[in-house]
Amino acid sequence: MSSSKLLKGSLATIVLKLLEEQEKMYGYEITQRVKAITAGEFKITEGALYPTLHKLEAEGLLTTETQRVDGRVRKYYMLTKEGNAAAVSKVAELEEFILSLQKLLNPKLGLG
Amino acid sequence: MSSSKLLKGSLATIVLKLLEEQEKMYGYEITQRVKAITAGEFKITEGALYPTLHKLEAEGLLTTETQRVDGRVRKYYMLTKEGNAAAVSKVAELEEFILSLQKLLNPKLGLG
DNA sequence: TCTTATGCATAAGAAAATTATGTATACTTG
DNA sequence: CAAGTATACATAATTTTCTTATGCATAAGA
Repeated sequence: MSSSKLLKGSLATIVLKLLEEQEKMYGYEITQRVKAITAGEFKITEGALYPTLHKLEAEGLLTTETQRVDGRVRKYYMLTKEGNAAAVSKVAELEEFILSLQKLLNPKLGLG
Repeated sequence: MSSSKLLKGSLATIVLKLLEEQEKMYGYEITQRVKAITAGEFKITEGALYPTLHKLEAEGLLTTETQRVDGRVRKYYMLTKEGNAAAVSKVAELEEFILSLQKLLNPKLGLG
């Protein structure tokens, strides 16, 4: 997430969410999808993405499947059962976070 | 911001925003205000807040004024002119970021 | 042929937290 | 009156999560 330099900590959640939408994705595809959805606002760097994918895999939230396409290797990632549960809870957590953030940024919403 | 462990990078913006709403605030007051506004969701730790305040001051975005109240010292922080400009731009940046994040989390909003 | 795109990966460093600790005063409660 | 909680600031060690840089490799386009 290079362009905005903001909000470290949301990348894993974004990855899980994308894999909830689409069963199988590979790293490069994720970077392009995010760029497309956010109209170029988020540019996920490889140095951030790959370690995140590896970590999620190590935690048992993702499994992988390697394919050779056009002479190039693609490593597809899929949610495990626990990964699916994690996706749901992490997305909910992030949405709650956004709501709290908006209360701070828009005080007219009032307390509580 | 201990409770949610999410989204590092928003603290400075939150501080600037609060000081835009209220001219003068001291550290402890900021922690309590944030807790109140977010209904306890965000708990700003001192280890995060004080270094952030010192950094913003070093950058010329805040000035300070120390007062003794009830035998205790309070260090009030205020926006400088540049701090005011920074508050505006940083809040706008964070709001844009949230919009992009929402596009990712709610794909029904569509691309672009 | 050289650049850009595709595709994965890791290492060094920076940024921004968490956690732990320290100091000090005031208030409350048993 | 002793102990715990609240108020108030500060810093150090560590961890997390990025950025930046680098490396390897294949394919497509200029």
